[in-house]
Amino acid sequence: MDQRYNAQAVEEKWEKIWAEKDIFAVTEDPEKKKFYLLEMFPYPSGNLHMGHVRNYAIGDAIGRCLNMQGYNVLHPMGFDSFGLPAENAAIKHNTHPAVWTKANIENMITQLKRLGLSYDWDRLTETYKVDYYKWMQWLFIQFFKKGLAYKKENPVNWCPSCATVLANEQVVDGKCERCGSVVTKKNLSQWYMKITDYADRLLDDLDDMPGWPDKVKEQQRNWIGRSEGAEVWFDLDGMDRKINVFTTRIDTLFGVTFMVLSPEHPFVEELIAGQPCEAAARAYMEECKKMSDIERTSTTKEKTGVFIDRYVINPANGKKVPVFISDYVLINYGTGAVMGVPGHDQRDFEFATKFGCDIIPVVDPQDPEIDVNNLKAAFVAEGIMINSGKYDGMNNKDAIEAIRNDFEAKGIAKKTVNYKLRDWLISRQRYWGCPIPMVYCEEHGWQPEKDENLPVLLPEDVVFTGKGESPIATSPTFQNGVCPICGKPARREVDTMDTFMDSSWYFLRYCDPHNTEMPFAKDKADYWMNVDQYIGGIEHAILHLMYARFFNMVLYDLGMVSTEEPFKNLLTQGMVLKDGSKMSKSKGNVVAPDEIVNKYGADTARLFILFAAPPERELEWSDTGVEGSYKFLNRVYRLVYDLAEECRGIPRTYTLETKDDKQLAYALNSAIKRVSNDVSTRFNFNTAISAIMELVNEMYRYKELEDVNMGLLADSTEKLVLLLSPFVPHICEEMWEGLGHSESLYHAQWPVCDEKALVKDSVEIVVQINGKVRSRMDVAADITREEMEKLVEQDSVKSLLEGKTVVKLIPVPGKLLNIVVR
RNA sequence: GCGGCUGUGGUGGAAUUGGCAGACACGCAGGAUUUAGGUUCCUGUGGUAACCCCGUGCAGGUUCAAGUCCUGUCAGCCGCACCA
Repeated sequence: MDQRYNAQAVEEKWEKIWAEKDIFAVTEDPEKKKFYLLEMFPYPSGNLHMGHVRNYAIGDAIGRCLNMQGYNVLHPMGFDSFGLPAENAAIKHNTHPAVWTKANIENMITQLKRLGLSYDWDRLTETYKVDYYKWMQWLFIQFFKKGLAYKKENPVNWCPSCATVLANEQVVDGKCERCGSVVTKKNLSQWYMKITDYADRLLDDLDDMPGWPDKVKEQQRNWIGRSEGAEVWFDLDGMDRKINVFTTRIDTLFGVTFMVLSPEHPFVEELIAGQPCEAAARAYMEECKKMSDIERTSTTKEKTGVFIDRYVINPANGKKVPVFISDYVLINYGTGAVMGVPGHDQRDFEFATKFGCDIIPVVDPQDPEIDVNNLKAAFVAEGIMINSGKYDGMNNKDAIEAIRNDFEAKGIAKKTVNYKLRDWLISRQRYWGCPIPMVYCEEHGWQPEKDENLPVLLPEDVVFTGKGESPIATSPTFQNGVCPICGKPARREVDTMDTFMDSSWYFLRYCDPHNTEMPFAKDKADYWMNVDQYIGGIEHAILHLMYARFFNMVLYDLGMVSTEEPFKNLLTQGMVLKDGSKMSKSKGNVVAPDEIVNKYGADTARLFILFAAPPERELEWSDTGVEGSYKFLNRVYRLVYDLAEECRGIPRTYTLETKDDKQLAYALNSAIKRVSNDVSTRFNFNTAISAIMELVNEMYRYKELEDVNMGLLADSTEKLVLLLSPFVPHICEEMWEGLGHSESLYHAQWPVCDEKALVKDSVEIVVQINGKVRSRMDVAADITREEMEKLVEQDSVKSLLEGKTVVKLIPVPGKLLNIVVR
């Protein structure tokens, strides 16, 4: 231990020793309690940013602490390494995506190691490697065999700039999540995963996941968007045809005064053919097609539409009502047709006002302020049924069930559940992804590759165009497949998979990363799964976290894993901000981790990030704050350096003699208690660190005293180093060695709080009069309520009560005495 | 529009169960050390001249006691949004 703290030298020294001794390696050990700690693996962009450092510093603090507490901690790392940036870089620099990816990963591993993170590097998993994507393909085939992967032609989201399709989840405000281009629609035949089959389970499990933040659960609930209602059939007037609508408000059926079809509704062609409206309707449909989703779904836009010269019969009252087409009705939700109830739906109200349709109120608000026969807006709240035949007088909530049951019995309605969730589109017209292992045979249709033909390797003889079809199609040989059924030539699929497929099961591969026979062995997954603590950014609340749940659920149904939900506890860390906004190149407010590590060392960077804010909250970067963390480490280092020599060889058995001894022992043990609790259960590292700071302050005071108990001081010093080690491991190893230990503190035992040291002989209590602090006094720590009430008779208290009448005494032992006076 | 979160000194934040608001830091001020600056160590630091008093976005309420519970309201952030 040098006299001066040299972060660079200390950190390099210990990283080397950790690597040589391979101290972070773990295996299944049935004797120990396991803990699977997982941080979301990064995309290999080339460099770590502060968000990564925060994510991994949080994980590392938890992992190191639990490890010292005796848990068998699985803490792996990998790279989500397929994806578009590698392909774009390849086009730009005329190289291969693998070259770019590999170089980036190497650099990022160096950076990760430089932060001193406790990963079992032997489990490194990279999704672009053949030994990973082979099993990705194998898993895809299992999904296909179970009927959960299918190919279908559909209008899909197309990003003209990325030249590929996007999943619904990847379209944000009608724009491409990645590049911000306006997304257009295109009819393409694409592969889908049938996530909608799992909608109810994905939804219901959320109620039983206390370890997840409400925010994330709520976002997933909204995204799944389950809504219960009914389908109702309307007869088309004069035609032998019915139109089916979905409604959650069947109670308003008597108030239907028109019907609206989506312009894409399959009946529209037939209904307008030869009608006077045909030209106008076609023009309208053309216009809709041209509009982007953003324009079309703008809620502020005035309602538009065309009457198509047709009528339907309201099954409730036999009334004939007109049929329109309008773009406010979406083809991909419900049935693509809506019954218009202007009295009780605001959108219908606006439409009816514009097109002159009747407004018939059927739910009375029972509110003198609202004139039900002259509504200014749709009334959507609860009320009493009117104008609805035999249902009049009922509460409308009850009417929903009554009307549905009656019409169901007549065969013209049916209880239905609708979801906003769509099937997951996973085809991508790109090269740098996992090839979809399917072939198309003229006779047998789409068939999976035989297991022995896996992996379907990414071809090397391709041209990167960045346009249109998958670059894989430019390979002269790749498409020449063989039908596994008849052995005749079959055309191989040229699209690759969405990279969210890769990240939907990587946590399982970590359990058994070198398996060459299967994706992972069940017994190993059973030992480690599920993930006890998952840590990552909130931006994955819907996409990754729902896909991974779906995937794991299917694997559960296939008997490959034993837990239905993959992530028991989820921690979503806040963003790292600088000058009030997210660090970004365009704003020029980026602080590079390398910069900080080179100037102050990794320990300082880690300490600052953990100390400056609790993990879920946003973290404002502060240069002076970093400086402060560095100063604190120096302060600790000096303290330990000054004491190290004296501490060595001193027995740790001691008795607490003086008031100061007791005060230090109290500071020590309350720090142990608070750090243990804050790190492993609350994840409030900021308060854990402040507890350690208090201990350090107390130790500085204590060591200057005349009468110093060296056994106590040595014990405090040693425990201080252990407590601090999950946050700043390098400097702590150095100090630990300085205290005479030859083994790494990574496997040292976590300090245990001595509750006896926390028991005080006397405590200061507060004397309040009518709730305001008026005096303080020292009393025995184990004082009873009765004894506290007697304190009123003491002179010091009595003097406060002159001229007042005591009404009531509220004693709170150990805390305060409140005297209520008049 | 719907849903979620957040609002505390000059700043980041603390107060775990309703019980002394502002722990711990940053910053600032003063002192000691130093030729000086920096470092280090110590002291002070919500407002107010001040004890009283006032003070956790705002307005009410419950309670002996409210940052914490209830009602209403405002602001900011995030997500969803013509989802029938």
